[in-house]
Amino acid sequence: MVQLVEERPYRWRIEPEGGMRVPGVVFATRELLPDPSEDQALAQVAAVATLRGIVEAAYAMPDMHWGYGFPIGGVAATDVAAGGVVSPGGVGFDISCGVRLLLADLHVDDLRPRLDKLMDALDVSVPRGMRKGAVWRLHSQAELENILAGGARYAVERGHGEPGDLERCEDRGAVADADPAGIGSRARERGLQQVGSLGSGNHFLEVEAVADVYDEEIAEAYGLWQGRVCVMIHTGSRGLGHQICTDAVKTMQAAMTRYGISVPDRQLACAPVESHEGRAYLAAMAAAANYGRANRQLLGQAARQAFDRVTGHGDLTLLYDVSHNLAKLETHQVDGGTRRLCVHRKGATLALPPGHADLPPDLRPVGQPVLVPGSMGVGSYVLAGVPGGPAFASACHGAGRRLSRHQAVKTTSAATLRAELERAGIAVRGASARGLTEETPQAYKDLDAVVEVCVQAGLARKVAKLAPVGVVKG
DNA sequence: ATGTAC
Repeated sequence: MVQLVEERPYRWRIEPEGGMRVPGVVFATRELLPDPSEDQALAQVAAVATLRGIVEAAYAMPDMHWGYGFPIGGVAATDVAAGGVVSPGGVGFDISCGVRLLLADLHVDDLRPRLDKLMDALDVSVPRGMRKGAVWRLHSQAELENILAGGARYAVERGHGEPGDLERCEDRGAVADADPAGIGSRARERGLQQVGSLGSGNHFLEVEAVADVYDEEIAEAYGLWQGRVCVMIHTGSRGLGHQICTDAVKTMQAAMTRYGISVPDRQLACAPVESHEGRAYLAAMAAAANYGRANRQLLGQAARQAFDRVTGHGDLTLLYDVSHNLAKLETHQVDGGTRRLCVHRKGATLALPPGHADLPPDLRPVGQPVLVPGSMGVGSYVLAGVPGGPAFASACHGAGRRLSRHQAVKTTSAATLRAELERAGIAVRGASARGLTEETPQAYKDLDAVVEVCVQAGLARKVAKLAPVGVVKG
């Protein structure tokens, strides 16, 4: 049983004990903490703190909940030079799952009369669900390799977007150190079929409108004016990333004894960053990251075409595209020294502070847009990275699941949910009954409360809230 | 999250 101490408001501590090398630090209010009788996420934070090379603390965001090995909402950094490990469970099965936000040159009042037509167009042009179909049909492994190496940049080179899009993508659309060589044939086969598809679960494409502005200066820099229509796309690397994770976990479980590594949970399988298995995973993960970015690039382009056909405003501007399931090699100050760290963010969004060199020049003065999708019908937040964040420049990634999918379907029905959304003026397209019910907002934490913790804990700044107008679900 | 199962 994990003992939690409230260090100060919005910040809880798990003292190191047993094999823990560092404390656990959880950003939350009492109400947002998981209930240990139903959700093992706090025990998972303590388990992550045992990993070789971990520095500072095993962190958890206020939207944390139980995941595979690591909690979702977890942030853990290991010191590469000190034999620090990389763990596929610290990234998650949906490698490079993330969010892209595009801005239309359109006020929501002017969209309303054509909303149904727009949603019908998106319904047709956004492949999703378990069934086959994707925007881009690949014919060869060579073509897939270009995506794995070039990400959104390759998609844009092939005409699926505008060069300016890349300035607003994390890593400018492509991670440099991707190497498809180590990716298995099964992952490749799955990847061939799904570039430009949404998937299912909590993935979605949502039409939204700016409803509240909290920080005028940053909102202006981001282009978020009251009533502005936006498109938020939440998806990842589909079956390809899933297969790469599955393969790497298996490989590392077999390799750990060779490196003298033992972990309290088999799902925490890991290998030193500087090992054959560690390097191979990071190279394959980077390739999946590029696949995920190309995927969102293609779906953004599909949205542009639908907007163009229906509203004549196809010129959607990309605000930002950022992953919330990724491990990155980054340089941070730890204990007064500069260290090269492998930072795992699983259900945690990168949140670069103002002035950071990785930001495009026009965003550098205000910090990185942090995109936080809420549950269905609740809307989303745009936050901004702040200086001196306490968890390696990370923030929350969403509302955070509170009930399991199984529990969620018992609370309501698809018909009820659909009626509630429509009564609230939100158009819904193409969700399976089961999928829709599993995503009921009752199954999620209170997004406003989660975001407030991020602000109060110094993780990010509130910029604007987006209200949902129409949702396309898998 | 996921051809919801090796």
